[in-house]
Amino acid sequence: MKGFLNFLILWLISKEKMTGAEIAVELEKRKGHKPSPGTIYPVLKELKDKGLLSMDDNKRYSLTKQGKKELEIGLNTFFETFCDIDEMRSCCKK
Amino acid sequence: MKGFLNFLILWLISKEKMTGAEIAVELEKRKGHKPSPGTIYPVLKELKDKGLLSMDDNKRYSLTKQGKKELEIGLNTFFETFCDIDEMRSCCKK
DNA sequence: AAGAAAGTATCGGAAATCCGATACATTTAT
DNA sequence: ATAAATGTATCGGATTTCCGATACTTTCTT
Repeated sequence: MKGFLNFLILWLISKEKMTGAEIAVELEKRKGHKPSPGTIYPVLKELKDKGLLSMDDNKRYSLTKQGKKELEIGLNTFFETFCDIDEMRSCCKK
Repeated sequence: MKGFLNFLILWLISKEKMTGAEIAVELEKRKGHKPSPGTIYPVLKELKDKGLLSMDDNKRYSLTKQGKKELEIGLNTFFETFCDIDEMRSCCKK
């Protein structure tokens, strides 16, 4: 997995097919900041070129088999990095 | 909060006082990659200059009051960004 | 006490990340 | 059917992030 955004986008798409615009809106909701077109589309292109994403007729992206595999790798390192995530949460919730 | 590494370092230090070297080792354990001196020390300096960290006589860093506040902000956006983290975990565990 | 080893710090530059401008395509509204 | 609005895509460049080299300091070994 390369970047933070790549990982997050893979995760979002794994939950449901999305267009670039939809992804941008969702990222704004979550992070509080909408990525510019110059950010989002190159990332999507990169992921597609790597064979992690495929696009349907309505320009909605979904994960390929390889994309799912890559996401799983990303999830693993994510939870290794944040191995104490429950502690983080309880620390946050007060 | 600025970068990913800054956030992670704040979190680590919040759990226990650490030196730069100790932080580097812990990051290697978690992410599988040890940051170089040229990465870790400038970050620590930046956080110290911003008043988020203080250093004791043994060069161990700990969070200042402001650092704790900043960490809390970071934790909040973290869990907003990964609002479906339980889903991520269950997806990972198979 | 002297040398070796490990830790700390800084610097310049490579690479990654992200943006705003621009152009083009598609959809929506009139 | 035309215009407006929205979405998609690309490009150049600004910024951020990170590294490896180097130098210095501190700690350990003998």
